[in-house]
Amino acid sequence: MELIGTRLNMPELPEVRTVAKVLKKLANKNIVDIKIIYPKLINPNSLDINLLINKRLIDVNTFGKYLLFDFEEYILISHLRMEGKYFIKSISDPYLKHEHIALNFNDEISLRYHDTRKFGRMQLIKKDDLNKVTSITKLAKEPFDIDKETFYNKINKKNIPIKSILLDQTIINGLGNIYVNEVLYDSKINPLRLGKDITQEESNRLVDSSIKILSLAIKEGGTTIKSYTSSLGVTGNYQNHLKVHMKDKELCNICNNKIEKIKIGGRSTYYCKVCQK
DNA sequence: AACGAAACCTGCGCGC
DNA sequence: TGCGCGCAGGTTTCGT
Repeated sequence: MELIGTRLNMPELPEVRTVAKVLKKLANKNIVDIKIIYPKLINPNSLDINLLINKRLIDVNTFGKYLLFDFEEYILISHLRMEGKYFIKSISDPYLKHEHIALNFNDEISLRYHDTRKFGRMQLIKKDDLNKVTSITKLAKEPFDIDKETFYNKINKKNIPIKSILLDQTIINGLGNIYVNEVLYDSKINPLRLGKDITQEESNRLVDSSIKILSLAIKEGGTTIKSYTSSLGVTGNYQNHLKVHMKDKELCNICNNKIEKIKIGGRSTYYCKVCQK
């Protein structure tokens, strides 16, 4: 059968939305069997994943970088972390080296969870308990829904670089390293600036840029950076819109000075020293 | 409470 | 060619 996969790398909000869009095609199918090859991917607090057998997939939604599989009275929470991917295959298809979990549906459909680095996590909960799961409840709103005053009040107390603050999902939900680099460039703010030194006006700009960049990235189906030889799978196009991420030593589109690469909080940070004040 | 660093994993590209 | 090192888009946990 045709293999539909998500070969988007290191998913941030736009990539997770793109994955969910594909997975929604499985709605109304029932789970008939489950194979867990690498159990450490299941959160220790999770209910037994096998409770999903004979349950029907209602829908697949997202919140920030989380996928939420809606199964009648249960929700399967899935975070892809760095390299998690889903492939829709046939039950008879052989397992690839890094396929660690299979959710088998009727019509011979096998949803394979593939994760090279095994950083991803899944947790099954009762739908009624969603408001008790701190990994979800502690998250801030997504940029589209954020209250600018609340956002400013959070960053304005912090004594760490704005780059690190924007990666904190309890402050703004959905940005990862790629999009934070792009948002700071679009906002013309130096990533090293401390949160407490960011003005309300600059803080507003960060929210506006986040919405602008994520919206376009969603429209483009996310960012695909690594090149895969496989013809299988879904890839995004936002990499064609990147202005600074991975552009070390290339020239800034605006001022023609060299983009620099530095480390902030251990993460690669690309920026234009001239444009970003 | 706030912050930094380490831990969790594998594969790839680079320099020697 | 082979080896060792650094690097990768995330989050949690631990120590100060």
